[in-house]
Amino acid sequence: MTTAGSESRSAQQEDPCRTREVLDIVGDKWSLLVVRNLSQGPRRFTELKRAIDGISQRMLTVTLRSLERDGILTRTVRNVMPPHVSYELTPMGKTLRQATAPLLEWSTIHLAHIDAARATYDARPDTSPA
Amino acid sequence: MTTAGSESRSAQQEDPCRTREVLDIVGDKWSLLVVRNLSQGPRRFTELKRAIDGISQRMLTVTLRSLERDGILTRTVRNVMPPHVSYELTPMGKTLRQATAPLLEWSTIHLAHIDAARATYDARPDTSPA
DNA sequence: TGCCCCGGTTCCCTGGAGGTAACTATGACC
DNA sequence: GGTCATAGTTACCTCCAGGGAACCGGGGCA
Repeated sequence: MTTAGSESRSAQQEDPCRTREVLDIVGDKWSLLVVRNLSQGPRRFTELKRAIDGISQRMLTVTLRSLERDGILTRTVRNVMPPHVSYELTPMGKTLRQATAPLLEWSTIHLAHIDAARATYDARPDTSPA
Repeated sequence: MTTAGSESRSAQQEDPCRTREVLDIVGDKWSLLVVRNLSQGPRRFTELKRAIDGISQRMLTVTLRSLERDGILTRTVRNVMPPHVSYELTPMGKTLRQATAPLLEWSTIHLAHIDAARATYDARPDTSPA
């Protein structure tokens, strides 16, 4: 189960850096988008490039290489012309996808609230306590 | 429910940027550490600074302000001397904590595997296809 | 009288994440 | 023989997240 009960109050002492390491893996600008796009099956380079709005060729390559190196996805080259390279989540990549789902769902639910909170915060003049 | 079944294959079309926005909120270097440290109750500035290894005064302030602005935590100043400022997760902050739990748990489980994958990747000479 | 503590603020600086654009190989197509 | 598509690579540049260190204000306290 992925219910959030398995970590006791000693968790913060035990692995203070794990939080950081997972961000090193998927905390960059494009990784989660790529993982998300691969969650429905293999995709080719150009498919991903078209699906992920705004990503440059270079950053897609960099991101894919990084995820491949981490064992999140596999890169399969078919030696035909024009080149056919397809990317697919590994089993671990799929579990990552599952693990990020609650966070994405959270964002869907709370982003509007966050916008409101920001507006409230920016509107108040309490910045300088007399 | 926080089960990961509510997103269909149309999810990537619907909210392609949500993924990015949630990272804008907690994807930085220290936010998740702060949230994690506040999950067991209110903490004072110096307590957090001591608990989060390596964070500078400036970055703790910046991170706390950002999370406060986003409605993730509250900042409570008691006007005594020496100053007493305590930070506490809002209800939304607690739901965020819950939403990140699976990802942190995932990292705990898979980080060793990732290290292995990296070693394998770095060891292979397939980088230059002749 | 001067130093310490708490919770910051301000200034300066650096590294690296990420963007842009040009270049590549190869076969197919016309 | 020129152009297109695929899947990149390379060089160059910019910007800002984050780090370091100094400074602040006021009560306690020795």
